[in-house]
Amino acid sequence: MKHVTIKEVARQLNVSISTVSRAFNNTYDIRKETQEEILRVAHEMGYRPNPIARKLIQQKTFTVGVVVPEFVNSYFPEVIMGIQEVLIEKGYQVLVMPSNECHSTELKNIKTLEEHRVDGMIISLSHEACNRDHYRRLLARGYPVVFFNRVDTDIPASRVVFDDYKWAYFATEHLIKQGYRNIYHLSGYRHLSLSRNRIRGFQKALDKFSVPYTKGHIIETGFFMEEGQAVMERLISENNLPDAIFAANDPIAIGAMKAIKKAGLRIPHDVALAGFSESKMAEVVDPPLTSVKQPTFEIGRTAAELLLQHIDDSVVPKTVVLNGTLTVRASSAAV
Amino acid sequence: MKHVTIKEVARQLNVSISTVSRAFNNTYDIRKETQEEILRVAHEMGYRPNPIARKLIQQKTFTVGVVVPEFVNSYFPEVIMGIQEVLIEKGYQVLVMPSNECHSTELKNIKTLEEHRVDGMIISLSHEACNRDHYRRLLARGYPVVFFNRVDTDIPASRVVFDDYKWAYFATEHLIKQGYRNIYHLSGYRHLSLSRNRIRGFQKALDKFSVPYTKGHIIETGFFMEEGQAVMERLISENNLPDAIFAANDPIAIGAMKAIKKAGLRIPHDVALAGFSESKMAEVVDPPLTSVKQPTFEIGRTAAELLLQHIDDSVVPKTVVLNGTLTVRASSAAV
DNA sequence: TTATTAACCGGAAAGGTTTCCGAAATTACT
DNA sequence: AGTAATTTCGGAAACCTTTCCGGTTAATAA
Repeated sequence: MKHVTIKEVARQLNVSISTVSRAFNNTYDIRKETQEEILRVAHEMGYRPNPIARKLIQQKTFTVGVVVPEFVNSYFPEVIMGIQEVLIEKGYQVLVMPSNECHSTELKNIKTLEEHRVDGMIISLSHEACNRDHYRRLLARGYPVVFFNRVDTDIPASRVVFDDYKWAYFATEHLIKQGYRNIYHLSGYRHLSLSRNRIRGFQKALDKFSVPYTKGHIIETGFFMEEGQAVMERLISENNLPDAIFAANDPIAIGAMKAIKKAGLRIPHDVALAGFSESKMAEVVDPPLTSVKQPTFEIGRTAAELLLQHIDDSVVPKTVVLNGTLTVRASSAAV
Repeated sequence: MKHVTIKEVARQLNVSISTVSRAFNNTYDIRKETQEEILRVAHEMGYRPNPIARKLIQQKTFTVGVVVPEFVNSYFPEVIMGIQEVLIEKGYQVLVMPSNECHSTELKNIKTLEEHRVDGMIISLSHEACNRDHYRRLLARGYPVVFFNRVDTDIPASRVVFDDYKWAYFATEHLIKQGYRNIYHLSGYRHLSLSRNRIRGFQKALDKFSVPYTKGHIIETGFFMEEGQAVMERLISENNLPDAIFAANDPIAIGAMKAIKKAGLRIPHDVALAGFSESKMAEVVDPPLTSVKQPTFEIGRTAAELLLQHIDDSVVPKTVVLNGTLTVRASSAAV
């Protein structure tokens, strides 16, 4: 439990602690041989600089905070892997905190991270509507923050997002081209910019091909399977059966799938399905789910790289939008 | 970017910094009114104690490290949620680091965490065989460590594990009782104690019911879908078709399922399936997968609580084994 | 040879807290 | 009243580094 300190190393070698420090920080003003000797002995003694003391003096923590709304869908774990890859590589630590889709715990997390002097934050907003002033204050003070996935376009920060509009359009277009005409959209949390963009893409495709729809064709859900299932069950019980469904993410689509199968209906014969943000699940469900694939890992990587830029030299906020692919599977084949 | 310090608060109020410190630490030797006044003014000034300075002096970081082999299956994210729940509640921070199933990066992570003076660690070993001396040294120095899931019974530390033996037995028994006789086990990484226990449970059930098997009935795989699929494809191409398969986890089982379906075979008619460590996937695949359910969240919670005990007062290592349930679904129905 | 420069190193401050020790002020006790 | 005990607070050390400033020695230039 006892750690050897720089002082002990210095005494052992009969040099000053500043010299030992120089050896470890590889500064110019130390003789090569002294440095090597110090490093050697220090290693023998098992000395390693105390990062906490160093953080205190350097006013830099080499830690970045990540706060995400949830962990149960595979989306966030995947982008976190991407984040970790580049950050750990650069010697940073990654502090992951879940907001559980709750604005107040999100804020609490942010404040904790701030207190702990993290060098920057990577954030995906919780869906709860909230006051974003705190983020603005952070940014105004020059604090490096980058948002991803759940972003607020009113906040002047860097962000990395997916081209939701475009790919929602393509997914819907695909359904239309397969001949479906009565298409519903299960939209996720509607006030999220990501959901709004997917809704816009959905509508655009419908308009483009002159497929009629009403407000009722867009149904708000959460982002979880249970909610997709519940909505679908309601639709079925109301005898209000669509041709096809475009869901805002895969869990929603899979929930709908469960409801459809449970009702004894066939996919895609009775109702076709397309999802979004392809999870591993899409290819294992039956029938396999047509879905838009997001480059989750890449999203994490670029968010991390963007953050590093902000940390190193203060660059102007920029938003990078990433592209995806549409994987067509049996759930949306032409009947 | 500038933070207000205890010194400024002290000067503002014309008291010493020790008094301000006392106010925040709620010690006995401060007058109630002084404390309230200090707290009030400090809050107005936006002062919050610098956790780094406090860590340095207190020799305690209120941080615990978690290192897990991977993030892609849902198992680890789920237990991490459990861990976070109790630890964050207690004011701890959680540093999650992936070892990517690689022993050397695991060791590197451990050392990083150690350097950073985390108050304790929660670890699930990577599958790569490795030298565990470093853990022994840690433990010998009284460092609080608790293992879960992937444990080494030779290391004298607390652990929380699942009763793999028992539930592998039950799963196999279930298959036998359904009338299957030629049962294969896809075992995961074989040298893991968890895998060995599942193998033992598998064999025990076979023995108990006098179902014959050979060494060849137990096939080593990894823990991912692709590996289950590959093995199953091989079995099929070799025309070596089992009645049923008991897989060491769900991804393996689902991989096998993909291979079976791709070959035009039916489940459970041609080959039945049972999995383990129920993931969300088990209920959405088709046919739904019979699987043993582990209380992942609970595993995380108890690991965290155990660790807290070790941190607070040094208690003797204990291992708690958690129970599960067998969820029977269509993939293993009697033909 | 002396002056100038470069290389190398030690001392001490600084970073922001907590905590020990002692002192002053207050209260209680005889 | 005087003394003892208690409450409340300030000063300073400690935690472990990095870094600035200055000084010594050796090397180079004039």
